[in-house]
Amino acid sequence: MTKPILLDEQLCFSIYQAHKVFNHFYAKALEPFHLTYSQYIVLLVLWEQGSLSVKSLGQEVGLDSGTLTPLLKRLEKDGWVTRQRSKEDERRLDVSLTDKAKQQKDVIYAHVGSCIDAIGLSNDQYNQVKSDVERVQKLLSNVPDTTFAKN
Amino acid sequence: MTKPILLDEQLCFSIYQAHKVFNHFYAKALEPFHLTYSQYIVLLVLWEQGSLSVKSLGQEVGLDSGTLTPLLKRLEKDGWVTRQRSKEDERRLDVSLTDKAKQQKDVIYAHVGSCIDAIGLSNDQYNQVKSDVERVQKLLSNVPDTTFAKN
DNA sequence: CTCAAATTAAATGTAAACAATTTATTAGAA
DNA sequence: TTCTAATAAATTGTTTACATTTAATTTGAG
Repeated sequence: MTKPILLDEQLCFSIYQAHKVFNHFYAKALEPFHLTYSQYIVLLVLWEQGSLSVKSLGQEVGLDSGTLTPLLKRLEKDGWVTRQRSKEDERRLDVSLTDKAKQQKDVIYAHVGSCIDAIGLSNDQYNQVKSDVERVQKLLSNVPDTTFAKN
Repeated sequence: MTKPILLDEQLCFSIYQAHKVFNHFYAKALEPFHLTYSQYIVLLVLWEQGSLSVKSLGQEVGLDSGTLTPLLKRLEKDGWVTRQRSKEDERRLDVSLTDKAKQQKDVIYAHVGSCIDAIGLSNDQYNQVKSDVERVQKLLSNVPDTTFAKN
């Protein structure tokens, strides 16, 4: 059966809306630290993995240099990261956390964690939705380009 | 139990990624018509409901005039909609479909529909994910602002 | 070794999204 | 009736996102 065309019945719209509500949620949660959601996930990766090149960082978060370069410049301006050319390969730019970022890690983790707990999702629900969404995402990624040819 | 802080284990990130893949999917599907996803959902609402004010349109799609005004100007420039002040209330701007938009409706429905079918989601899966995502979205919307206070 | 191909980041241009402010119009209380 | 409130859209400014192009550096084939 063909999928519905009514806006309210479309999965893409649910995900689009959920993304926006999540963005708003994180905007609120990160307000005390003057961080956006995108900036936060970049910091998350650096907290997890240490210094990375723009390229590697981009692979982790799914963003290219067109998005990351200005974002990282803002993070640098606000004292969260440093950016410097790699000695081994001058094409690379190494992004590292500042002391401020390292020190704030636990505070931010704790605050964001408590906000997430307040959503009121059980662990089972949380994991259920997450795996469902990931299945959709994988299916979407695998749709071949030939699908879109118009006859 | 506290929700995970590892990026890969976070629901927000799954939804963020799924949103981006959906955007790319619709960019491809709508390429023949030179429409973006946001423009498409605006047309969907107008196809469903006929002429609407910017305000009403915004309530349907969850966008404000700051986003809609330039988007609608582009749709007008490309010949999809007309924009004119309401006679009854000069504050309102009525957005209506052009003949071109009305004529293209079925072609666009058919093409997008066939692309969606190609994703390979069963109806059960589709509805399952959709209702899960909507539950999360509702829970997120209901998180009170006091949650975000930092002590 | 040399130079074309590949790689990396930055730059450019377009579109979205949203908060906050501004402008114009309308409605409603005094 | 008047003039303040509220409403609607547009404007301004910031950030994100991505495609495409550009610039610098490195690699590797010959």
